[in-house]
Amino acid sequence: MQDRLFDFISKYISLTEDEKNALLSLELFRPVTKGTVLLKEGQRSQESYFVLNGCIRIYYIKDGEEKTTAFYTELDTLTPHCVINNAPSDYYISCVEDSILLVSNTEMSEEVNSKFPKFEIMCRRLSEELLAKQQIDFDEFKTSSPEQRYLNLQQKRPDLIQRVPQHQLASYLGIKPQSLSRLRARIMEKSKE
Amino acid sequence: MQDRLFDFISKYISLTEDEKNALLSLELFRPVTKGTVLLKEGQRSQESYFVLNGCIRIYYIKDGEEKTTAFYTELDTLTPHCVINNAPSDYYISCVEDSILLVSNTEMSEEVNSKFPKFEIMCRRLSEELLAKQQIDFDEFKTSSPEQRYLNLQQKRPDLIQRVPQHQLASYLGIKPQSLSRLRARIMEKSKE
DNA sequence: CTCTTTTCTTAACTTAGGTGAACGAGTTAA
DNA sequence: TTAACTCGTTCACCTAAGTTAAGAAAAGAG
Repeated sequence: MQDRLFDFISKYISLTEDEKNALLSLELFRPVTKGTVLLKEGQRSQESYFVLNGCIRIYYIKDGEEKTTAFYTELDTLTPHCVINNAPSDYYISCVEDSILLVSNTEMSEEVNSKFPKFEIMCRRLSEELLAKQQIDFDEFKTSSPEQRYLNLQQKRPDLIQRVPQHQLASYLGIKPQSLSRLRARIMEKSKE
Repeated sequence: MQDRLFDFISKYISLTEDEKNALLSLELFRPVTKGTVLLKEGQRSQESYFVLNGCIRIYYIKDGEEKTTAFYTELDTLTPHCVINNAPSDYYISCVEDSILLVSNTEMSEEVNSKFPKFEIMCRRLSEELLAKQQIDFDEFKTSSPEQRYLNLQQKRPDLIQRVPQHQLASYLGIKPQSLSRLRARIMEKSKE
């Protein structure tokens, strides 16, 4: 499980054994069970998450309804908005499956960053990369119909469709669960021809 | 105009006069006229932009149609996806108005970052902040109807509605120009009552 | 295992965005 | 000045998503 972490880091910077050990002594591996709520609306958290295994999601409660807007799976990084802004959270984070997370808090990160400037570089590159990737995702969302978004998801993250409840997937695609059902039926119908 | 830049930077780090001068000697202020295309689909650019004045936009050409997905105005930063990934661009960037941009290339940035570690920190913080902010925007988009998105835009960036052509605004809101016209008429009708 | 709750699907009806076409206003070019 | 083009709007019609409701299937609790 640690190898998974170091493999990931090696895409951005190279680490010495000392640096690896320093990391291991600092960071915290946390196993969490399905349904665990990691962050609630209104809370001021300092925690960032790196998913080693499993799946977590962001959701809002708007007009009394859950609106899931993001899923994070293996090797995904999530630093909540409230951590960056040091403000109460607008959303919830919870576990879709039993998962193993790497949890770091702001204090810890700042300490590591100042001790090892390399990490600062990694964090910058990672953030820049995630920003650019998210921009592309957002653009695709804006320029596609719900049906195109679903077909796109089938291509890019086919696992999500299997492992995640349909009603959460629906709001992730920007539609209602009933519309997702209908849309799927429509696609099945077409492919039969 | 330089003050505008240093005021912005001061939100993230503090600079000495020497550092300011080093920046000024390196960076390039570039005035651009309305309609100038800064990046084309397929190109591999190394340039990032900081908008000192004016407005630039990202658009795709999909099925022969322009699809505008983002606007960048005063104090906004744009590092194109192709710069991060060192791959051909999927989209175009052009100037909506006569603008003054600060242009930096990757080589230049890396040099400054390695000479002044402070910049590395600034870039990380800025990227993290932009990532979190964009996440919120994306979430709002997903959980809103076109009409709600328009009303939301009226609140948050009222200037955009004035300074940008309606058909560009429409695709920015994820709809067709005709629908935006109708939607605006509908809102006017409601507010009359 | 049964009871309850959640999840998913289907159906009928409503609503709003997509489509194709037409028109007037404003701009540019010849 | 006229012709061509762009832009924004309106209209009629089509299509797909929203809404409300009901029922079946699956998951969870006791």
